[in-house]
Amino acid sequence: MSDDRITAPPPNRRRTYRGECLVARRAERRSKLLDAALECFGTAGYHATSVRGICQAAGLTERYFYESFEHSEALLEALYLKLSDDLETRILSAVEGASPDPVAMSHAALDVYYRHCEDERVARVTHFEILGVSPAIDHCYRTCTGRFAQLIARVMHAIAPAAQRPPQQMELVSAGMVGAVVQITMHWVLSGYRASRSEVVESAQLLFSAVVGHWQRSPNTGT
Amino acid sequence: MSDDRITAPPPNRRRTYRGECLVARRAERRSKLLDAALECFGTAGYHATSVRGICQAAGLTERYFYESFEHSEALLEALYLKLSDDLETRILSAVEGASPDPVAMSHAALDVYYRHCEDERVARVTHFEILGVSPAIDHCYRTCTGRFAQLIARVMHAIAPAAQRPPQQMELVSAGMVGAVVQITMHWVLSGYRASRSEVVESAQLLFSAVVGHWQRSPNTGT
DNA sequence: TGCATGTGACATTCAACCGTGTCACGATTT
DNA sequence: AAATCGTGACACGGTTGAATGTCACATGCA
Repeated sequence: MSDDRITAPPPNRRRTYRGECLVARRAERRSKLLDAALECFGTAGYHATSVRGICQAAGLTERYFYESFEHSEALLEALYLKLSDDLETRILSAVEGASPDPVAMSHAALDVYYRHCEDERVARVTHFEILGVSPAIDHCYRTCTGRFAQLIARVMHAIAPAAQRPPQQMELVSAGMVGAVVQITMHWVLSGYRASRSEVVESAQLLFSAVVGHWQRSPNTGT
Repeated sequence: MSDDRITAPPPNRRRTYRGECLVARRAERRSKLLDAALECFGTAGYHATSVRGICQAAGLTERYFYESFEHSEALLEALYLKLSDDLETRILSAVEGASPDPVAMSHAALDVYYRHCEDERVARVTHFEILGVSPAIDHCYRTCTGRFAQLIARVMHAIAPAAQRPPQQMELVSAGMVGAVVQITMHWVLSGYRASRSEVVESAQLLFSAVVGHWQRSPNTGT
């Protein structure tokens, strides 16, 4: 049974068209779709955007949408993951690049984060549109915020290694820190970016410093 | 201008039907719709719910939906405002009822809040479904979280009156505190309520204590 | 009892969107 | 040059849901 190509597009993976082979063209189209998704989801909103709208913005036809994504939701998820991964990478390198001073490290991380969120489309996709879509997307969101929470937990531990805490509490407090950072973003976005980035970074950092200081003072008891 | 009733249903405001007058029946139907909305929006999700679905759950026909609400979005907004108002009222009375000890006050407030969020439908509507729906709903959300942020600012000020801060920072930090509390809720919900309420309350309170303590220690400077 | 009004069940109209299909044209290979 | 493949424009059927309308029956009022 050589049924490899009955159903869909036959083999010619390396045939070129306008200078590029199949995989390159596919990747380019996929990338265009992600760009268009950022624009549409980030301005009109996910639920106000149709597949057609995405394709129009991408300058492609619907066929190529379904070539790369099963449905609109898959595109949203891919976009979200891309934005989150980019952010995480940049935060990690910023933290590593900063001087090994705790304040400098968290400042670098927060600065990268809020710089990231200065693009309103990015902020909207990753903080508004992503929520309440479906259980699958919820799970994806949870996983990503969880990663950031772990990152915060690591940084806090690096800053204040003495302050070991029960993991359950550590987890909740880290989630709370992520939430604080996230909510400050939402507030910032919904206010039309009234405050400057440095003010925002400072306010967020205040929370970090506060928690670290608190833990350093009261070594290991609840409340 | 007594234009209360120009367009649609003529006068008979006090004609009774099954024992109740028009306004009472309307109020009852509206209430049923809100209950149904909590159930549908809070389980299936806002975007997966149709007007028909709401009406079916409420045991009413679509006509009565449009009697009370212009569209689905208006119902969501009304539900959200109702839930938020209830919460705020209960928090205020809990805070006033608690002994004038700062820890007891914030504990009382947080306990009421997380008790409120123990109903997953409530938590989902007010923390997930409400986001990314429309600019109007965003504005509504912002207003409400802003109210809670102000409440926090007041409580923190009551706890640590010495720690006066520039209002801009106060606003952002309060937003951050709301965000922390909110995100802890989201984490809690998405984890299937793995932690107990008291653990959650404690973790949130830790953040409060940390910020208050931080401010008390370092009176009035940035970072 | 008769009549107006309230109500419930259901039909209807209209629009949007998804997913697929068709077809002609441009690019590439042989 | 001819055959094949990639692409773009657009049409089509199917589904869903919003919003309104119809009609028979129940309830209250004169």
